[in-house]
Amino acid sequence: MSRTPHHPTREQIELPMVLDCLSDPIRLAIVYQLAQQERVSSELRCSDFSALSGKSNLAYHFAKLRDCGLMRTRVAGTNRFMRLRREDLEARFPGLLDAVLSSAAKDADRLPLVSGCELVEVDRK
Amino acid sequence: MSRTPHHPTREQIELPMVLDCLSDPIRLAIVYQLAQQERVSSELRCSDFSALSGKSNLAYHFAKLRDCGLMRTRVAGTNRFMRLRREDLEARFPGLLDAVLSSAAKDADRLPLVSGCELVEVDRK
DNA sequence: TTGATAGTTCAATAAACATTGAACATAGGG
DNA sequence: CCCTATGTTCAATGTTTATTGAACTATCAA
Repeated sequence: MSRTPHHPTREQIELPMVLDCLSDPIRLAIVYQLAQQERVSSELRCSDFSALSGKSNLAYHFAKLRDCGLMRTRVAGTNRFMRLRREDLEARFPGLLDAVLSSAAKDADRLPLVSGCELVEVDRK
Repeated sequence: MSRTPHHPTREQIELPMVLDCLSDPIRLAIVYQLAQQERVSSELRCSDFSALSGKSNLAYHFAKLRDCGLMRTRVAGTNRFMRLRREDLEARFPGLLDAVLSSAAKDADRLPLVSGCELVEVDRK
């Protein structure tokens, strides 16, 4: 297992890949909840999303989110903390992420969201 | 052949379908060029994009663009004129289309665009 | 060192997708 | 009325995708 997973540079972020990544309801829900949580902690663990799907399927989606440049994964012990690459996305495609997020917010009832009380991240390392 | 192809209502437009539609480089290029052309004519024929792919493949992509609510097709004789559903998209997902379009503009060199002089739409019916 | 926890990787599978060419439908011009 | 131009539909093909479970790796804590 590589110590730090691969992330594209800012310039390597491609628009079609980003849109494709966001077009999957599970991944869109992950990105949306990550954004929702930003005012609290800005990072969530993989396991915080375990209500959405199985571990291996989530790992697959997380890899796609990393590969397209939407999220960054920080390894801390046996946990991996995910955060949105807001600055990079804003620099690359100004306004895009916010437009997608507010669109997702309008249709939040159509997203497979983890219920709020399941997201109780407090302790960080 | 049905006289008028199927189009979703404004409320039926779904975010994941729209993003998925825009994630294909050919479809993104079609939408982008349609937007570019808006100040001139707002409509383009299918055959205006023949440089992008074969007829049947374009018909496939046009159908997806219609099905997800991004474009409307108007039948006029043997031609079909396509136009962006700007108002519907703006009402449904405010700011999204413009954010995608300006992102596409930043990366226009990475899109499979039809060269400008091939888009010489003048006569309309 | 043993066991539990957190994630990744791999192989297998079914569904969806993009692309092609051939056949078809429709309208307009000689 | 034929011929052509414009698009659609269908079947076939190969590719990519999402999902699953099992096996694996790494870290932490007792």
